[in-house]
Amino acid sequence: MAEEKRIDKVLHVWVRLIRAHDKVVRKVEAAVKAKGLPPIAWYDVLLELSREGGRRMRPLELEKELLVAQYNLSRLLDRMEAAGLIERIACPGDGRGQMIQLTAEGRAMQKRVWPAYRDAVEETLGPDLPEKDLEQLAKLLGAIGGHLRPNACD
Amino acid sequence: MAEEKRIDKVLHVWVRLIRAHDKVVRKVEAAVKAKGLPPIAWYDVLLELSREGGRRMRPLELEKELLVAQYNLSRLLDRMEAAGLIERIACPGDGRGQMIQLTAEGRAMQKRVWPAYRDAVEETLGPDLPEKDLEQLAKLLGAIGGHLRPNACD
DNA sequence: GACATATAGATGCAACTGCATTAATGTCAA
DNA sequence: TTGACATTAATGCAGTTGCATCTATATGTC
Repeated sequence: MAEEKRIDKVLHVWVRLIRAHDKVVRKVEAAVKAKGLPPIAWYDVLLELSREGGRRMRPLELEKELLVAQYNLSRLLDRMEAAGLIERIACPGDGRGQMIQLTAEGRAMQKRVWPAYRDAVEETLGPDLPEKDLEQLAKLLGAIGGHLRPNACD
Repeated sequence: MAEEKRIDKVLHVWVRLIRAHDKVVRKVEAAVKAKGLPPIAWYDVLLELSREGGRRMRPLELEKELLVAQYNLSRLLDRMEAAGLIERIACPGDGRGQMIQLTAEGRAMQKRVWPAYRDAVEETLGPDLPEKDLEQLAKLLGAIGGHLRPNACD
């Protein structure tokens, strides 16, 4: 049996990373959507704004935390504002800026999405891997993506 | 130090899978685009059509191999046809169907994209992981995504 | 103050995705 | 043959992304 070259191993990881991501994200998105809840990207914003007692945040802060491009965030906030989940407030001391704040509805939505989201991830990712492999996988993926603070809960 | 629960480990993997995927795909797409070459999704089609001596394929076949939705493939083929990379040929024996075939330009493009693509993946994914970890990672990701035939080359 | 420059955020445009539906053809049973 | 049903592919529409550009405000320099 031929020796597999390093480049082939790298490509192997590439292909499987794409496939695994595709499958997992699709399943989680579908599960959340099936309950009539908004997409993951919306949840990420809700979650970020819920941290530390729901303080106001500048779009720039959100951008950095969520790794979303400025123009995408701008329009995501448009849609979330239209849906009544967040408010844009003029930024005191900087006429260019704004503060983003959850509405009561937004806070409620975050609490409502969280269990659906958590369960979907658990059911999608949980069954395939024993606990030992989960740790190992997190470590290896971390080596690729760089380390970040863990996902938070309610 | 508190014991980390299984659910937290699962969420940990979820977050890192998303981050790692995001980083790697962005870098590879950017590298390929920087050379004026078409996106990865286009390359996947070119590659699939290049296999086995560039035989014609039905959109349905492509759909299954590439895991692309029917309506997305239909329009991707529109764009690739407009770009002169593929041809749609009426399907003998099935008036509903069609055969997709690479043009000479499409074949040339596949050969031109491949090295850029391979190098980009290598440079993005290679440096972070020793060979031993590559094998382990491929195995773990395979457990999530299901196994598939490896990515091919020129 | 007047100017150049930097920063925060929005927007026009094209590509792409998902969803629902449609049009055209094929298949099969009566 | 005909009519019900299945299959192949396209399409209208809305949401989302990337890119380039634009507007408005801030900041620093003279």
